[in-house]
Amino acid sequence: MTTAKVRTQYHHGDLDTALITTARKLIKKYGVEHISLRQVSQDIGVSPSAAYHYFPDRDSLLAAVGFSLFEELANYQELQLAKVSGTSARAVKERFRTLGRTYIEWAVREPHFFNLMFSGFCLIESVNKKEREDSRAFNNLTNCLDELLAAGLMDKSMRPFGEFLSWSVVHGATSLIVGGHLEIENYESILDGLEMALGIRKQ
Amino acid sequence: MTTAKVRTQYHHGDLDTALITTARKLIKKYGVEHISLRQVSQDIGVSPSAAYHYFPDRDSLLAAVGFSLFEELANYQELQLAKVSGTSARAVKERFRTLGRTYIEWAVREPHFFNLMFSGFCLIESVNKKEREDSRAFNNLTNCLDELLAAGLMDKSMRPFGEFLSWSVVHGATSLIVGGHLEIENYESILDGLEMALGIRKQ
DNA sequence: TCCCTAATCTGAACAATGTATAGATTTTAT
DNA sequence: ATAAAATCTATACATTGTTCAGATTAGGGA
Repeated sequence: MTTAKVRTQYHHGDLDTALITTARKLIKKYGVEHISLRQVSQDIGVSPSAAYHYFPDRDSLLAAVGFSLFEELANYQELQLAKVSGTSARAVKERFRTLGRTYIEWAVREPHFFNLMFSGFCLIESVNKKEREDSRAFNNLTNCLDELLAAGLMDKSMRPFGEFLSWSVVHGATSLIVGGHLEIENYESILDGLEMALGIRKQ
Repeated sequence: MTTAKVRTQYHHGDLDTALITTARKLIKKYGVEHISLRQVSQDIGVSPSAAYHYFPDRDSLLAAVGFSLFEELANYQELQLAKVSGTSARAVKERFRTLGRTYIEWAVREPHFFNLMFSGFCLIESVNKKEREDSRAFNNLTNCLDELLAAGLMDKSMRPFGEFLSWSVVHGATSLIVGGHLEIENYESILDGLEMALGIRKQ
């Protein structure tokens, strides 16, 4: 299945990143539980042991892929956020929606990625809370809630629950949908409920 | 590590359930990704191939364990619900809390179980929505919301979002906490936020 | 330019895993 | 009691993660 490339030089040159990008490619296709270090090595055209000069074990490679995916998600979110810039009430409210929508869009488009990110691989080394891999997306959420509050577009008394409640709703619904426990048709309605809950009035 | 029992008879007698309970025991201890069919067989004192007369493959055994865990969770929830029976406003509201609390208590006490339940193993055969493995817990939620509404203890306009919003919040927060992305200290506050969101007034 | 050291990769090996298949043992039904 | 069905074992195979000794190459100092 996996097309092994023929390498001409003994030294690969950039095996470090080749391992990550190839692992990413195979995870995307087959899911994290169905790929092996040997597959990745073979796909690159390198011996299985070569990987151990860059990662102590298989799980560390998967973790590295996972961490890069958090970056990708944040990038995607910020890209979509930029499309609804502006200070109008409509724009601010639309940005909040965008945060919820990009989350599930990302997860549904690449469920294997989503599973990897939240499957216990990506927490081993992230001891420092300040440098948590999900902090960028979290900061975007905080900013959006602050904007809503400043513009008088949400219930002030709900502001303290803003981040964790929103994140829990969005992550929970996404996780249940990706896991097959909830139909995706319900997602927009759940976002509606979240906005009502925060006192964000429609229109 | 695993103490292999010495079996005296050629036929085990109840290998079917022995496989499930032993797998359950090992999953509880080591997590689903760190147990093997061979370990389970050896722990029972049976040859590795014996399992294949009852389950087509390893994943099916794990799925069987997972399905039984949904039953266990529902049992635990109903046990705790019974402790706050009654029709007083306080009792009804306390039951809603109980549903959220039992969910995370269960997950935090046995994170390996929680991970198995929501890790893609437990959906292969559950085609029929009516017989979904999580329906019992879901029904308990529906009943509780109906009681809240009937007693005038929640915002009527939020009722349509009740089930999915509550489930998403509770599952999302639990999942993030078990995954290490969120501190457990935030959980009660998130439940507070959910209740405020549904218009369930404190006291 | 030559050589030496460090970096990088290979080859072979090992134990463990999931799974298939043929055959042994026991139960059940007639 | 005997034939058939159910249940379990033994053996085998390919694949996996991982280790380690050694081959190959790159880069820097003489």
